[in-house]
Parts: sequence; structure tokens; C-alpha cells
Amino acid sequence: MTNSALCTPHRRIKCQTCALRHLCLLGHLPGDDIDSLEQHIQHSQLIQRGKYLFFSGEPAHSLYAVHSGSVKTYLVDNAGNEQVIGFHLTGELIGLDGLDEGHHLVSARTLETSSICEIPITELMNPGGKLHGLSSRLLRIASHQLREDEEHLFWIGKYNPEQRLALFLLNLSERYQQRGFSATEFNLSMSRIDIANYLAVAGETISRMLLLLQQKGLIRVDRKLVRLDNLNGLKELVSS
Amino acid sequence: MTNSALCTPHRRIKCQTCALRHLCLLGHLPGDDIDSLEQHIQHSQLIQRGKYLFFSGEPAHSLYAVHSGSVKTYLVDNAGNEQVIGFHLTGELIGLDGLDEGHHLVSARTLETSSICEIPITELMNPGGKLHGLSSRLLRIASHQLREDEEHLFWIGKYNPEQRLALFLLNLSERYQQRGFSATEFNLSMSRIDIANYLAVAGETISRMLLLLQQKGLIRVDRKLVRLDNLNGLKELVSS
DNA sequence: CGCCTAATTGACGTATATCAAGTTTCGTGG
DNA sequence: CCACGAAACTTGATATACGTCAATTAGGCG
Repeated sequence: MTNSALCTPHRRIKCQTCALRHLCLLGHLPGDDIDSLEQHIQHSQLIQRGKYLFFSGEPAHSLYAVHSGSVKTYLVDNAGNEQVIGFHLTGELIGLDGLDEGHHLVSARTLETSSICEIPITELMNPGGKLHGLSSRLLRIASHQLREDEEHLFWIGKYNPEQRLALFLLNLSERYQQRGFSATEFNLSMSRIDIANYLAVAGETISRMLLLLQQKGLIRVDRKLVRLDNLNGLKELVSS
Repeated sequence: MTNSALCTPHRRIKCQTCALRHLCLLGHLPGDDIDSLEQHIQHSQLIQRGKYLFFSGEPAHSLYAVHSGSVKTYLVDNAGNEQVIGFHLTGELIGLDGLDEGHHLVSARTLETSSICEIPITELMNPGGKLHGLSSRLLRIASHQLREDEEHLFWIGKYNPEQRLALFLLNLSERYQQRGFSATEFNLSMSRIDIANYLAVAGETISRMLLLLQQKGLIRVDRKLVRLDNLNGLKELVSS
């Protein structure tokens, strides 16, 4: 773990009693499998805002599950350019893109103080292991991640900044709803710059587009808080 | 299989004797596993240029491996916009993004007459199955695909059209080299428009940038044929 | 040989990046 | 609790890279 970021002592939560089981990697596994894996997991360690889970290029020895809070992943090239790849919420698994080559492609850092579970890769990839259900579960999670990256690609390739922002907000809305939160009112844990970077536009453009959407009566923004007043309006904006 | 595209009779090649084993999904599996899977695979069926392997939204019952030729995958939204997601060469596996939800996200069509192997998903995802090595192999392939999509995202997010084209050519160069072909001279199996779409620029811009790279002495283009005269020059173009 | 699509080339307009100035927010320490 | 400074954000003015439109040429295939 980079910088001992995950070493903060914290109340241990076992997977079996975790309220997030249905969202998590382990949620769909038979009890026996969870038992075997359970002991190797570092459960819900508290990490401060802005700390790194791992850096690009580091050996990938673990996957990380967001128990609470949020994390951004991003790529950096040798000229120092950063491209935000994803924002990860409760229940999401980070680090799958490091499995193939054995070292991380992206870097990952927390957007707010977050609680993170660390799952050693050796336990997951053991071909002779007993965790048969786990592999197919992991594969489905990887497949889902693929889907998200490809949709992200679509956003950037085919929509203008206003539409990208609408898609971003609608996407967050859906994911918050899946997690039992409001679909129409939530806090943006990431900065405007991070949103801009993620959507491949300038920071100033995000300011302007938030204002524009507000002037159109589709959303209401107050600092980090966003309210989506007209979900259908946002959707129509995208399909035109 | 859509439109009976894969029904053309063709000389059957078994995985064990396939020249592409080292590139393929099955290349790293123990012989026993290949034996079990072998019988369920439709080996190297010939498909004409422009035929579809599958459409977005269709039930995902198979994965497809490119035995020879090339395939593009792309997303379509309900307004009809197309975004090319990837170009797939010999040995690459297509359809992993359909595993999670059970239906394909992207559509896939051949860029030239190609030979394609079809692998039923039921055989792959069977949790009680005997193919333990297969799951982790599949997971690594998914991880690799994730990596490619995320790099693609980076290209579009952070580089200008000239740089994107250079990255695209360098990427093709590397992949051809891995397959035993020339790293500096190859045919583009996709149209300019497909390249443009993939790189999220206008078709005309690709024409202009190809010309520009040629005028700089970095490449030489003749219709579909490209020669990379200065690989380092192309790389420097990107890191500036 | 002739049609149809793909590719090229040029002229032009605009969306959005960039630059710059100003304002608000927020964390920190007095 | 307030004051300060540093970020983050907003807002405006300007420039330009690239998309769009249009006309032309070249290739591919029947």
C-alpha cells in the first residue's frame, strides 16, 4: 500500500455482515467462498482525502473495493498530462486493468475521506484455488468496467460539452439511485477541474455549461450540491 | 450468428494445430482444458468483408476470436451516431463487454474477409466447470482490453488530431510486429472515415494529417499502404 | 468502360480553448 | 471566532484549431 495510506486503524467490518454485500464483488458468492477469501481481505480501512491507493506503474498486488467515499482513477503520460478515467463510488472495484501486465495502468486517489477494502490478487487469480464462483464474478465486473469505459469513449467522441455534462450528471444520478441515494440531489465529490478533465473539456467550460443547464431550468447548482430538476430534459438534450 | 454470417463452410483448423495459439485465448491453457473446450468451438469460419458478427443489444451467446483478417467494433446511439471503439486483429477476442449484462454493448463487423472462431459463452462461464485455467486467462484478456480502451480515452482526451493519428499508427505498428509482420509497412484495412471516427476527428482531418505527416517525412502513404519512415519522430511528436 | 463510393483539397465559420481578471470558498492558525 | 492566504471557481474577451460545406479527383468493382 502506497504511503501507508491504508494503515489507519478502523473498525473492522466483515464481508458477511457488510451492508454493501449486494453491490460488492463478494455479494454473489456462496458463503463458503466468502469464508475462504474473508481472511485475506483488509476490510474497510479509512483513507483521507487526496491519498493514493496506488500509482501507475506500481506492481499490482491488490484490488481495491470502495466501501464508502469515492475515488478517481487517471492516466498520466511522461509529459505530465493527466486524463481522468473514472470516478468510483461505493461497491465498485478498482485495479482490474492491472491484472494483465501485473502492474497498474492508472493511478488511484481518494476524492474524499473514504473507506477501502483491499483484496490481494494472489487469492483471486489462483487457478488451482477453490473459488470457482469468484472468477466468473470478477469477469463480469471486468466486463462491466469495459462497458463503462466504452460509453465514456462514446461521450467524448460524439457529444458536445453541454451534452457530455448532462450524460455525466445522469450517470451519477443512476449510480446514486442504485446505491439507495437520491437520484435528483447529490454532492459532487470531485472538483470542476476533475469533471472537465474526465469529459475532455476545459475547466471554464464546465462552469459555463453548469450555468447554462441551470438557466435552462434543468438543474440547480450550489457549490458542490447539484439538483436535477428535469431528468427527461437532460435526456432529451443528449438525443438531439 | 447474425445473418448466418459465419455459416460459410471452411477448412477446419483445430486449436491444437493452430498457428496462432500463442496469440489466442486458448494459447496458455493446459492441453486437457483445450480438449474440453475444443469441441464446442466453431473454428475459423470465413466471413466476407462488411458482414456483422453481432449487433449491439443482441443476446451475447458467444465470444469471437479473430483468426485472420480484421474487425471493427462500434457503439451506436438511438440518434444513429456511430463511435468506433476498436479495431481487432488476428488473435484478439471480441465480445467481452457483453458478458456482464448478457447482451452485446457494441456491434462488430468485418473490415475485410476474415476467418473467425466462435466460442460459446456457456462453456466459458460455467462456474462448476473444469476449466479453471480458462477463467483467469479470460480475466487477463478482459484486463488487457480495459487497458486499451483507457489508453484510447487518453488519446482522445489529451492529444490533437496529428498526435492521435501518430499514436494510432504506432499502435498498429506494434501490434503488427507482435504478429510477425513488418512494424514499418502495412495496409490499413479500415477506411479513413473509420480511422477518423475512432480518433474522434473529422474524416477530412485524417486526410490532412496523413499529408502533414508525409510532408514532415515521418510516413509515406499510398492509398491503403502506409510506411512509417521515422518511428522515433512519430513518438517525439506525441511527447511534446 | 462507367458508375458509385472513398478520398482529397480548399474556403469558411464557429465552438471551445486559452488567457486574464475577479470572486468565492475553505482550511489554517492566530 | 475571526483573519488570512491559497485554491477553486466564475466570468469575460479573444484567438484559433478543427469541423463543416462544397467541389474535385481517384479507385474499385460490376
